[in-house]
Amino acid sequence: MDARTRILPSEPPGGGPAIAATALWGAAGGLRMQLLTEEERARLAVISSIVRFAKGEQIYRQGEAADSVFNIVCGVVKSYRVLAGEREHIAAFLFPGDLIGLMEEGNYVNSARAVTPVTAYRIPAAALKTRLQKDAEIEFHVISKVVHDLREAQRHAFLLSQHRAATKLALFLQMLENQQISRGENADEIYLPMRRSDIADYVGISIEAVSRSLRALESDGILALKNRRHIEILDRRGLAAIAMQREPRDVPARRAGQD
Amino acid sequence: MDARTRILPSEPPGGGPAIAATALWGAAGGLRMQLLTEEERARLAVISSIVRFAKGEQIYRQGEAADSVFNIVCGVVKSYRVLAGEREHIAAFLFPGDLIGLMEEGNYVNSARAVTPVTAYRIPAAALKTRLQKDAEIEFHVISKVVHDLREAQRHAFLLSQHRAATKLALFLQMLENQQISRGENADEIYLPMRRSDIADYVGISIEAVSRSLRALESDGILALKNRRHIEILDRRGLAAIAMQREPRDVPARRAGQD
DNA sequence: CGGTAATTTGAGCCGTATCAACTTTAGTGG
DNA sequence: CCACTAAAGTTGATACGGCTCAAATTACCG
Repeated sequence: MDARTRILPSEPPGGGPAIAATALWGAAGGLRMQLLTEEERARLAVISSIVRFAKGEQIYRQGEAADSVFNIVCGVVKSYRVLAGEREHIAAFLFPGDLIGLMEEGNYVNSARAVTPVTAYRIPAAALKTRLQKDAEIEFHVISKVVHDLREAQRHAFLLSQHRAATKLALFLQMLENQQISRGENADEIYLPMRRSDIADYVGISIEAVSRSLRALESDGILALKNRRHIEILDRRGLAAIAMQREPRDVPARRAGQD
Repeated sequence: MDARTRILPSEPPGGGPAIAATALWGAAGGLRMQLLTEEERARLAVISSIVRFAKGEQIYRQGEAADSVFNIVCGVVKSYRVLAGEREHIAAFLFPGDLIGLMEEGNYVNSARAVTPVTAYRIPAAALKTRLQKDAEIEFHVISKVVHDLREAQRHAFLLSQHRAATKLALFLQMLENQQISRGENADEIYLPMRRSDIADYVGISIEAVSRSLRALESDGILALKNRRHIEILDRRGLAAIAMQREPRDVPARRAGQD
């Protein structure tokens, strides 16, 4: 491994793990903030090491002994469960500032794989546990992060409870856009680092339905598919309307002159 | 209201808040354990008060200022979001030992309503925050609980990602049974404190589909619907098979002589 | 022992999964 | 730089499950 570790401009090199989430208490206008102080990051840095994963590389598997938690520095990771019959259910896409390594009784609950090349801090679980039990400050920030992830998981469940493919995709795109914004990235277009099949496995529809629905949204003038990995939202009102749509026959009548 | 507070035998009266979850590290065979020591419960007791809610009573509403977190002592609560058009999405059913009051930037994320009569500890959020920031021990247990809830939310999302109504119901019943067992309750029959419409709103199908699928499972000899609120599982293997079923056309062939 | 809410049952339609063929993209080596 | 190949994505046809609407039935509360 090369000794030189290139980190994003927003990530001061050598600063140690960084955890980002929206606050529990103070209002920050929906922005994710850096939860750890420089000092806290330094305290975590002494027990962690930098690791890299190639695109598509497995990070850990469900059921394995969970010896580490990872803090993503750059790149995108998917957390998923393997189903009978080679398809999978994706529980979450994880981005810089996120923690991965959800465990239960000492074992990983999900599998994790790098969707893009990934750089991360690897934090041994035992050392982290010791650290947490002594350090109420960091611990409080970790609670904030886990609560943030809980809200995200509930939003994912809500997305999956929708029935129409276009509605699910609209919600998915809104989630991605909001996350991009809250990470302070450019929001002119939505970046889709994952494959269509990953999107399908996250929103709970077939690959074909993903393709068809995206095309339909494009021909309705709501999106522009610039290329496979980049989408521009042309009509945010229209996208929001589709995201709030319930069953087909519920909507058509009633509210007049809203379109 | 009667001044006498009847509490379940497993809950020592006046012991203070009690939080239950499966462990992150040590293996406990899937059993939920009491996370707080007597001393920790006492420390929380000084900042909390007992409250009661009637069946169907609203506990809080999404968007309201989140001034309290609740710890259920007995009864069942549903956490939900209201959708356009009077139906709702249920994010979770909560039982004794659970915490409710998920917040974001100072406001409740979901609404909460008592499904049965409920007794709970009400813990002011500000006091809890202060307590947590000083008390690394309790804080660690709260992390364990929130992580537990995160896993539950992911399981819910997985359930919702399934397409067949019978599969969703089978997973739902398995979840309820496992939770009953891990709470140490009788597992001969599954107790359904909620209405059919609540089940529908939790598993993401119509009320009619809930009814039909339960009846179908009954006529297949997998369940016995003893009455509206009690179900007995007659064939756990069969239920598990349905819970693992993917799309209809994936399964029919292959494995012979399994029925 | 009504009155009403909750649940069950029936009929028809619509959207999505599946299967299958085709097009485009990206990656590889000459 | 381009040809070649495999992977990824798109498009079309059909079948089936669940949703909606509608009505009957059952349980619950006073």
